Formats: sequence, structure tokens, C-alpha cells
Amino acid sequence: MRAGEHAYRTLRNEIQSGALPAGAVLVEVEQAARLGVSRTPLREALGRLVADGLVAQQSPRVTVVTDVDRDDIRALFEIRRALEEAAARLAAARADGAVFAALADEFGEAHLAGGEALDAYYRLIARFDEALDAAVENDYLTAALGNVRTHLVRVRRLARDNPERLEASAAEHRLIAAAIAAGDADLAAHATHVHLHNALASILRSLDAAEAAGDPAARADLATLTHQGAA
Amino acid sequence: MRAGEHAYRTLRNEIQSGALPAGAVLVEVEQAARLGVSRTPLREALGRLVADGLVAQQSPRVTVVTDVDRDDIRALFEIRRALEEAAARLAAARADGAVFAALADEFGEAHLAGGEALDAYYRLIARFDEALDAAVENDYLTAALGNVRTHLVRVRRLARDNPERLEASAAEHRLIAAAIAAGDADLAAHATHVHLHNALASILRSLDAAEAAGDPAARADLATLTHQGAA
DNA sequence: TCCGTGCTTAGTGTATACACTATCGGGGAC
DNA sequence: GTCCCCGATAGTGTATACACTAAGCACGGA
Repeated sequence: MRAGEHAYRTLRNEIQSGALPAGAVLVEVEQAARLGVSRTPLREALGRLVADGLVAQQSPRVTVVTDVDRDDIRALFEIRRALEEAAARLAAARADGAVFAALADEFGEAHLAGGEALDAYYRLIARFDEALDAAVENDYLTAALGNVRTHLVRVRRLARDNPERLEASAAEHRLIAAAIAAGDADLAAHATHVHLHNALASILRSLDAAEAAGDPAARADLATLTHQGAA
Repeated sequence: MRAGEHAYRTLRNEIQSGALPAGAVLVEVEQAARLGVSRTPLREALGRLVADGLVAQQSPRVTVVTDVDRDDIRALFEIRRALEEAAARLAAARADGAVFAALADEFGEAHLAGGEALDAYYRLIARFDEALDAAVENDYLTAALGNVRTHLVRVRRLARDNPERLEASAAEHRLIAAAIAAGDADLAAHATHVHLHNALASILRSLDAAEAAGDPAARADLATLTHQGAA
């Protein structure tokens, strides 16, 4: 793989997984040394991450991993609602019904107990997103949704899903997929709206609970993370 | 200004204005020499343009200015509809009414005869967009809309606006601004929908007319544009 | 005559050196 | 004692050199 691409993917994964927490300072020479690339491709990677909104240039000399606060989550779900409702409508008009009928069946049969079952469920959602992207046939929309999903990964990590919510989420996805398969654009859009409303409510509740519990792991000692060479 | 920023803005303007037409090949060394920067900042600029979708890497060695065809315009207006309707709703809920009431007045008074009046009208639309962005208070949405507007500049250039359409467009904007000022989210969204429907219809009609007329300026001789040093 | 192989060259990917700037700390002056 | 200024240092911005890859062309063999 190209060095710049490698640096970009690695940093993005580390930010999304929380290995590089919000506020961590990314110094070019340090990160370049750590990732085994030189400064030029690393700068390219940083530039892409800035464009993504995952890192920001706080001052001309210090680039940090961006934070995700309640207001960001609110904003993220506002645009997500706009994009996914539009995508659902377009998919309902254009999609191959059989594909989404099959996905609806899979959502109906999904069992969500155990860790590997959870992974399988997330893979199913990823396949659903892929099918949606393919069905809407709109590169601009797909790219915008991709950007939203990039940020969503971090939000999901903040808010641990509970089993009941996952069960409900599967049922909601099943309805959306069925509506698309049936070519019912209104139902697909409204079911998407409902799904996102419930998802946001669950995330905010989960966040409230975490904060009430003292939020033990949410704020690691940033001083130790400023220099990632020892990681 | 930083060299990379300068290269990015210059190239973007040239693409948007048509000085660099669709299909023009951008060779790093040539463009770097032409713009008076070295390859490193030029590569940064190209990377950003690729991310914007204004240029594409056709093969590992040749990056070209992307084309805008009918299907792109369709796709662009699909996502634009989604984003601007959402923005209109949010603005209606959050905006300072006085700002949009004033804008509505200006749209009501806009006179569209003559070249400089047209420029003034486009500046008014730009101020409306700014006010909208400020009112929605959503960086993700603003960024996505910014990307859409980047492409829209080229579409506008393809389709020359006629005076009647501009008159109607002003009236439509006036209604949208008034609805936002009044806090009427439904009306703002529906008026936006109508406006975008009319704008798209007008553009497609204009495109049809241009193609029927033989489209004299639309396809310059690309061979002469491959090497932009003599431009 | 056609196909395959090797060479040449154009062009990009990466590393590194150099220059410029901002920030922080210390010292001097008021 | 405090504030301001100057210098040192860290870190980024840019240029350039080198390496690697892919494509085109020519030459030789079948």
C-alpha cells in the first residue's frame, strides 16, 4: 500500500477506536516516526483527516484529535436524517427488490446474543449500507453518507449499545429494508426517521448514564498520549 | 498565502470558470511550474481537488478535470434537495427572524436587468446562503452544502440563466426567506423543494437548448489544453 | 508480418534538507 | 517585582533529489 494511504488508514482507525483519544496532539515528526513513513505522506494523511473533521489544527503549530460532544452528535444526526431519508426514498424507487427483501429476512432472523453474534450483526448493517449506496446510484450522496458514517463510528463507541436496543434496531432495519423492497418510498423514509430518532435517543440516554456513573474511561490522561512513540 | 492554498484556490477557480475544461489533464510538474509553486504543495492541492470531486485520477499517472453530465446534475440536485430542505427546516426553527425578513425584502426589491445587477443578485444569494449556514448551526451540514455548491458553480455555467427564470428565482427565494423569518419550517422546506424543482427544470431545459443549437463552446479542443503552460 | 521482450522515458511517490515562524523562557530595565 | 524584549528551539512549509512504476516503442525472433 502507498505510504500516505497506510498512514491515513492507521490514524483513522486509531482515532475511531479511541486509541488516539480526543485532544491527543499529533506532531508530524513523531507520528511519521511511529508509523514508519516520512513527513510528506504523513502530511497528506493529516490533511485528509482534517478534511474529514477527525482532527483539527488548533493553532498553526498544533493539530489535535477533535472531540465529539453532545452538540456534535445532535448535528451529526440532523444531517444523517436528511441524507438517509433521501437515500431510503431513492432506494425505494430504484433498488432491486429481491436484494432488500433478502436483507429484510436477515434482519428478521438476526440473533443478538454473544460477542461474535454482535459482530455479525454489525457486518449485516454494513452490508445493508452497501446495498443502499449501490441502490441510490448517487456518488455525491454516497460520499456525504460515508463522511457521516466516519464520525458515527466514534459516537457508537461512546455509547455502548444494550441488547434491547439492538433488538429494536434490527426490527427497525427490517422494516426499512422491506419498505425499500416493496418500493414504498414514504414508508422507507418514515421508518428511517423513526429508526434514527430511536437511535439518537438511545445514544443520549447511554451518554447520560455514563456521565452519571462518573465516566471512568472517557477521559484518559492526555499528557501521556501527547507523545505516542511509547505506545 | 500558503503555496498549497494558493494552488488549490487557483486551480479550483479555473475549473469552476471553465478555464480548465472537463477532460483537461493536470500533470504535476507542468502545473507546479505554471502556478509558481513546487510539486509538494501542488500535490496537496490536487489531493483536495480529488476529494472535492473536481478532478479524478483516471489512471495512476493521469489526473483529469472531471466532467459534469446530466446524470451528475440529477445526482447533485437529489442531495441538494435533501440538504437544503433540512437546512431550511432547521433555520426556520433557529434563525433570527429579523435577518431573514430583511433578506426577504431584498429579494422582493431585486431588479435583474443589466450585467452588474446580475452580479449584485448573485451576491445577494451568496449572503442568503451565508445566513442560512449561520442559522442552522451545524458544521457537518454546512460542509456538505459547501461541497454541493462547489459543483453547482460549474452547473450554473453550463446553463445560462434567462431573465424570466431569475425573476422567478428571486420570488422563490423571497418566499423561503419569509418562511424562515416566520419560523414556518414546513413552508420553508416545501418552498425550497419547489425552488429546487424549478431550478433543475430550468437548467435541463437550458441544456437541451444548448445541445439542439450545436453546443458550440461546450467542447473546446482538449488537445491544446493538455499542456496548460501556454495558457 | 506479428508477437513478445527489453529498454527508455515520463511521471508520480517518498525522503530529506533547508528556511521560516511562532512560542516559550530568561534576562534586563524600569 | 513585574513587564517587555530578545534569543533559542521546536515544528511546520516548501523545494528538490532520488527511486520506482508503468507505458510506449523498437528490435529481434518465430
